[in-house]
Formats: sequence, structure tokens, C-alpha cells
Amino acid sequence: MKVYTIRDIAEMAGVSVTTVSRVLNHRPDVNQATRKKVEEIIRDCHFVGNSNARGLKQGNEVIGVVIRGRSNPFLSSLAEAILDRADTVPDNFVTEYIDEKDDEFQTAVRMTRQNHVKGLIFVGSLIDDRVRAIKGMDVPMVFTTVNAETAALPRASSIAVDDRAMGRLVAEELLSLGHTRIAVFGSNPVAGDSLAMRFSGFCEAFAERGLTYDKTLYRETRFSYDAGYEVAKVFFEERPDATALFAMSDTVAVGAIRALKDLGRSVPGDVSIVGFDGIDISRFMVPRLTTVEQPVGEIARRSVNLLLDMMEKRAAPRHILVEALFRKRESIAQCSRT
Amino acid sequence: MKVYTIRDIAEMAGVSVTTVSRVLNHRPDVNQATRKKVEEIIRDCHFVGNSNARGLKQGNEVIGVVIRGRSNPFLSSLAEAILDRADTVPDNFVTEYIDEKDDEFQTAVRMTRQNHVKGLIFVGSLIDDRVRAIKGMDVPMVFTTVNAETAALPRASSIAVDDRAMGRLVAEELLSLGHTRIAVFGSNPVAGDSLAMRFSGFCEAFAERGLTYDKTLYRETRFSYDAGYEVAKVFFEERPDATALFAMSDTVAVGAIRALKDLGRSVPGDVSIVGFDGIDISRFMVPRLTTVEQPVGEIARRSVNLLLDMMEKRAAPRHILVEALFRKRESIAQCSRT
DNA sequence: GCCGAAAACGTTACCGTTACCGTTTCCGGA
DNA sequence: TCCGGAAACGGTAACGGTAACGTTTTCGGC
Repeated sequence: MKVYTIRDIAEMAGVSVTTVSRVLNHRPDVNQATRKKVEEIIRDCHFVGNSNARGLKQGNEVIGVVIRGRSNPFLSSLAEAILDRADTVPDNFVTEYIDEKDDEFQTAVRMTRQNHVKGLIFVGSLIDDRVRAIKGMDVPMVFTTVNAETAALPRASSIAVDDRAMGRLVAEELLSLGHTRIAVFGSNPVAGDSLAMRFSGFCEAFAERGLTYDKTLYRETRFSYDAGYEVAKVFFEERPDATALFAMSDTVAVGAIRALKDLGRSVPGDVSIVGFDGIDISRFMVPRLTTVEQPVGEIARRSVNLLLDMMEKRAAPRHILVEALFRKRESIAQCSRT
Repeated sequence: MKVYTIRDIAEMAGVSVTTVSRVLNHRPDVNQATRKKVEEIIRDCHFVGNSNARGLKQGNEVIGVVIRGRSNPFLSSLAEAILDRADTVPDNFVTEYIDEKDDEFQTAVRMTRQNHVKGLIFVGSLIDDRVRAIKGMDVPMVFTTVNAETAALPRASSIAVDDRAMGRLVAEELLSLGHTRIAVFGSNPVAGDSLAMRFSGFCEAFAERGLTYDKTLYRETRFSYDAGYEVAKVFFEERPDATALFAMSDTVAVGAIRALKDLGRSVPGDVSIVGFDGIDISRFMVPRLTTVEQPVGEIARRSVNLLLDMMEKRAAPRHILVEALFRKRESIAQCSRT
């Protein structure tokens, strides 16, 4: 099973390597008959150009997709959607999947500094360390989350749902069902980031009704089934007065449902629950989970477009908010206590 | 932000490009002092070698990970574990994530025929078309599923749980709880593949007790939440006599739990359910899902090792069975009907 | 002091492809 | 008939590394 080069093909077709290259790259200045013959031979030999040689010569554009928290189904599905989308873009773009583990991230940073990585998309929020590391990197970046610090970077775009509005909407829905003592499980919010916005929108809804949100009902947690379970188990024993929960990640909501069941409390009978993200499983939970569904496909598509625009057309950074959908399902009900 | 080449580094260090290359590749024949100086300059410049150039010269080894059915959390987590593992192997191995979509698969096949892909790992069962396509490809392959046809390929290894034994175990557990009318939701089994083995082990347990499994209780379905929901909804209306379900994928089990709830049947009160795979969510379902947990990490690690052994040491193909764990949880109970 | 081996380093020819310049062929119009 | 230009195609120098091979230097042993 020989591995053919462009030269072999040229020889077999009785043309020069240049002509074969032209055929390969769909350039116009080659005769129809010649093109056809070359294409035929290429097909017969199952010839595929050597991507290293092409990359070396042309200087291909590597774009990195950095993901933090793959155990979160929302983030991993978003990352996959982005990779999928990136693979369909016309030409020599190579996509690199970068886990935000220490060494892998460091390599990515070095490669970026060396101009081998020409663009970055970040999935999931970055920890402070990382933000410091990417400051001063002069490549286009796209964040799928809102963050005041990264938004200030000169070449950073962002695309995310309107967290403030959705946070407010969640509060309004729960308040209108009579809930006032609503637990909120968030995660390590930094001033001006997605989670902080969600929370501030949430509090605004209280303010609009002349109420103030009781911040002793707020807890921090990692976004995973396990963490959600643990924090809920402890919280609802401490605070049996809470009648509802807004979990800023569906994973946490799922863990909390399980924990409440173990505590002998019913959902939504005793506690109403709203999640965030709209992961697949949310439609199949018992009870079906009320959640804010993020448009994964749209975010994926547009984040890649944003990056490409900045890379190719040197477009200015943009900060886009997309529509999320409030999915009202079985996990919330009228408040039964006052 | 200049992008340095090995030549720039050489000039700055006052040595030849070869010496720099030697330092880069940790070769012994270079003086300590020289090495240190070169390394310093490399660090200062954030220099990273051009992978295309290296790949072109050395001919890097590309291994492809082909995945079918990413919507299944088990398969996607297995695929990620494999990619993770593959990224830690010492040297110039490039891992390519290949979705089993038509065009992507075709490209992979072409690249493989062209000897650009030097090894393949398949995650999830292949459809017949694909099996035909990979026949006659002369590269090492590893399957994470059992299949009589692929097992016959001269350079194919496999690693999977002992499906027959686990199928038998599931049946034994349910039989010992008094269940005899047990639905089985499988998927398109081919003689001698994982699913067929599971089913035949399952039937064997019946035979050993002098029973024969009633095959009208068997249904086929895709492995997804949605499909599981749909098939269960229809099935349990048709066959209210079934007292248990063995779903060959946790996703199907999850869908079925939801469907039974909608039909007003309780799990495990009216119907006991056993899944397969051990996806994360299984521990958090209400009720917690009894399942056969596959050792994802071990399968990932060993599949990469198997492939590497075949590629580098030209080791003979091996067919390995690993231990799965029966996780008895809340979704099964004593049968209440006869 | 000389020899020879080993250590340290340099020269240079590739790897497969593309792109810059050519060159050749063909053809319509003056 | 000749000319000019477009269409079609070819020769060859890069791209940035690596490695085979050649050269110089060092140094211990006799």
C-alpha cells in the first residue's frame, strides 16, 4: 500500500506537479480535459495531499477551543457543537481541543504566543489565573460567557445569553407563584460575569416588587451532579424554610432534586426548582426540569463566525446577546407555604 | 510579535540549526553549557517548533478515533477518555476525532488508505456499511465493542466488557426477584456482536432455570433518551403484563422511567428497570438506576495501549474482556405480580 | 608528543506542497 | 501574415524542521 505524493500523480498523468497542485486547489487555469484526467487518477489512487506539507507551505490557521469543566454536559455539548461547526469552515483551519488542565493550557499559551494559534474560543468561565495568562496575548478571542475583565481585552468578542434578563425572568416566575424564600446555587461569581449578571437580574426582580433578596439563601458550588447533591443536602436541612431553588446549572438542579428526594421533600410540592442551560436530560427528569435553555447550536455557529470575522476580515470585536428560552416544566408549582 | 524559527534561535545562540534541533529533541551529543544557553533563548522567545515542518520530515503518526452516536453520554465520555489518554502518549502522535457522519467518515477512509492515518479506534458499534468500508484497510484497529465480523479482521484488536456474562447476570438478578416477563430494549444486534451477546447471555439464564425467554418482549430502539421514551411509551401500553425491563443503554432506561411515570406506573413498584453503561446521571435518577457499569477509564487506557502495541511493536491483535460492575440500586424490586 | 576514539558541533540534502515566474500554444484581429 | 494576449502548463525555490554524514576539538593512554 504505497503512499502517493503529488509527484507520483503528476508522473502518472503526464503533467507537472504544479498542474496537479492546481487541480487540487481548484484553480481556474487548467484545461478541462487535463483536470478530468488528473482527478481520475487522484480518485483511483485514493490520493490525499499531505497536510503537513501544505500547512508548512501555506501557514495554516490553528484555532483553539479551550474548555473548562467537561463533566458538565452543557459545556461539553457546546464545545462539541463548536468543533463541529469549525470543521465545516471552508479552508485550512485546524481546530485544537484544549482542556484547561495545567500543562495543556500552558502549551496552548506558548503556542499562541508563538503565533501558531491564530484564534481562540473559550467555553465555560475561566479561573482568574487563566485570565491573567491570556492578557496581552494578541490574537482574536471569543468568549461564550460574559466577563467584565475579558470583555475589556482589545481583541475579544463574546456571545452569550442575556443572563441578567434571564435571571430576572426566573425570579419573576417564582415570585408570581408565591415563592419568596428562594435559594440560589451559583458558582464563584466575579463582578460582571455571567453568573453575577444572572444573580443581579434575579435580585432586581425582587427589588421591583419592593422586596429584597435574602442573601443568606445563596450558596456556592461547583457545577456537577455530585456537588449539587452535596450542597442541596446540607442546605435544605439548614434552611427548611426555603420553598424554591434557582440552580445556575442544570447539573446542580439534578443533584438537588435527588437530594430533596432523599430528605423526604417533594419537588415541586415542597420545593420548586429551576435550572439553567437546558441539557438533554432536563426533559426526562422526574419531575421534568424547568430551566433556561441556551441555544447551543446558535452560540456554536455564531462564535465560530465571530472568530473568523476577526481573523480574516480583521473585524472589530462584538459583544452579542442571544435569546434564551424559559422552559416551564413540572419542577415548579404554586408555593404552598407563606 | 515575531514568529521565530529554529534558524533564528540558532543565530541568537551562535550555534547551528542542528544543535538547536538536538536540544529540542533532547539528544545526548550536545555540551551542557551550550544546551543551557539554547534552552534559555528558547524560553525567552517562547519558541515552539513548527509541527508541520516536523511532521513533514518525520512522518507523524495519526491515529483516528471514530465515534458513532455522540448523543449517548456513555459513548461520548468514552471517546473523550480515549482522546485524553491518547494525548499523553510520548511522542508525535496526532489524534483525530472522527464523527461517523458520511463525509467525515469517507475522508477518514481515504486518509487511511493513503497511509496518513496509521491506526484507528472505534467507539460504538459500526453500521454494516462502515464495516464493509474498513475491510481490506491494512492498519491496526481497536474496537471497543465486540463484533464477529470485525474480530475476523487480521489487524483488529478489541476490548470490551464480558457482555454475555453481564447479560446473564442481569437476568439472574431479575429472575431471582421473581420477574419472568422481562422486556428487553436492544438495538439492531448483529450475530456475534456485543448486543447479541448480552441478549444471548440473558436468555441463557432463563434456560438454566428451565424457562424460555418470550421473545415477543424484545424491542429494538436507538440509544437515546428520546427513543427510549417513545419505545417504552408504546410498549408498556401494549404489554402491561411486563414487570421488568432490561434496557441495553442507560439512556433508554432513563427515557423509559419517564415514560412509565407518564403512564402512571411506578418504578420499581410496577416495573423494575436495569440499564447498561453506568452513565453519570444514573446515580442521580429518581429512582437511582440499577445498571451495569462499564469501566470507562480502563477501556480508554487499554484501547490506546493495544493500538500502540500493534503500531509500534507490531504486536499481534488481542481480544480482551474487562470486568464490569453490576450496580444494584433503587430501580429494581421484588416482583409483585405473578 | 602522537594517535585514535569519542564528544561536540556544522553542512546540507531532503520531506511534499505551493507560488512565483517563466514558457509554450493557440487564436482572433489588423 | 504577423502580432498580441490569453490560456495552459512547467521549472524551481522556498516553507521549517531533521538526520545523515563530515568536520573539528578534546583528551587519555602509551
